[in-house]
Amino acid sequence: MRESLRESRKRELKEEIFLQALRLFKERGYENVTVEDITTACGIAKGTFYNYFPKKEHVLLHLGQGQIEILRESVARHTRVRNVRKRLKLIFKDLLTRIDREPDLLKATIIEILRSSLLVEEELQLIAEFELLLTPLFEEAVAAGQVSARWDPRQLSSFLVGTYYYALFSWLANPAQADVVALFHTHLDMLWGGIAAEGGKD
Amino acid sequence: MRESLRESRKRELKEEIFLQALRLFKERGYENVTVEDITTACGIAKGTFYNYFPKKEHVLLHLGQGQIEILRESVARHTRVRNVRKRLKLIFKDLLTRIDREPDLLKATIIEILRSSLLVEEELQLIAEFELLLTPLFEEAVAAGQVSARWDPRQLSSFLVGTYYYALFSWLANPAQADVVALFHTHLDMLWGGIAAEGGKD
DNA sequence: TAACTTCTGTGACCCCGGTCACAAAATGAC
DNA sequence: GTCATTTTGTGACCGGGGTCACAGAAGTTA
Repeated sequence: MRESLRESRKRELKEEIFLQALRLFKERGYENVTVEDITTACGIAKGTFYNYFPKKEHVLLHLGQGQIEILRESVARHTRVRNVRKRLKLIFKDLLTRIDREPDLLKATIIEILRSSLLVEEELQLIAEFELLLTPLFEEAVAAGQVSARWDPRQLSSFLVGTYYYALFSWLANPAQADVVALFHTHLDMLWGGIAAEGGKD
Repeated sequence: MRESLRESRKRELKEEIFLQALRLFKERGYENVTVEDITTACGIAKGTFYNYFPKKEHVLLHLGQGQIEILRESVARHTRVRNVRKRLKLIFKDLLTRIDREPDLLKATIIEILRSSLLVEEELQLIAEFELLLTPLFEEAVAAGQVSARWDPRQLSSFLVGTYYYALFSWLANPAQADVVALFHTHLDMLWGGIAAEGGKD
């Protein structure tokens, strides 16, 4: 069943809007680009934008969706690394190093991902998808005796995703710090080994 | 030096705007209340609002500022608890139980706190203040041998604040879960003791 | 090709956050 | 008190996100 003219145009136009929007966001910053700027750059009318993205911010969520794909591939690629802690470091390195050097765009994206997770009930729940993809890793780690059976793998996965976003967040809030990958590794080490002193009574 | 008529009115009017705004936000939700609704409720003109709050969202940040005061008091009140981990649990219980049951308002507030931390460079940095208030606790804990000297107290404080926000965030995103205090305690325990299995090789 | 249905494009329009030039009120000097 | 100065209040106005009734193109049927 071939793709009809309509269907192909639909895909292509959405992609075109997305690319033009990203280009403009990078050039001028998310807040300084109007929807009309985007549509003018595409040679279409303003209303058409809303046939493809329900809100301006959905361009950013679409961008975030791309990270989910990277995560999925990365999870699949590293299954042979038996040590789950090391595997997680490899996976998150994949995610974090692919972040291009557009901190302002990244800031706006993170804000929108967080906002949609809190305020929107719909299906586009990036964070939830993220957690779901990592849960099996923790199930495996618990089964292999690498991680304490004391905690629910879903909770572990959730906390790790929180740690990931927090590392990203801290780095964006204060880019003078060490690079993101190092920051995330530090946080992961804190979490893995615990922060209590050896032999501390509590 | 007595407070002039001007100064007292200024304080009172700001408080009035704040209270009316909160009342309306609780009734109808942040997004469904316009600045004009607020000023009408106060019997003033729209423009006057902006003499007291630079943006609509600053009402929420003002609300967040209240939490900083609670934190400050709570930190002072619990200094006699020598075990820092227990002390942290007491402090965060103070913070979390005082959250009134207005999840939608709280969601909007969290979003604005996060957004301002990322996007605004100005002084009103709630999260940074938060971290600053907790850093001495970790310095004390390291000095007392309760926490490993391996990590910088500022980094520990920062990570803990991240953990606090993430617990709040998870709970708001999925209120069906256990209550916030329990969730935060679980996360704090994960962080404190580490998630690695006892005797795990890594 | 004509007639009809369904999907896509359009831009005038509405709404609301935020601004600004000006008006009114408070303060201070005399 | 009067006048000059400073602070605060005002609402018309602007810009941009988002909507919607309609126009026109694509697809379908005969």
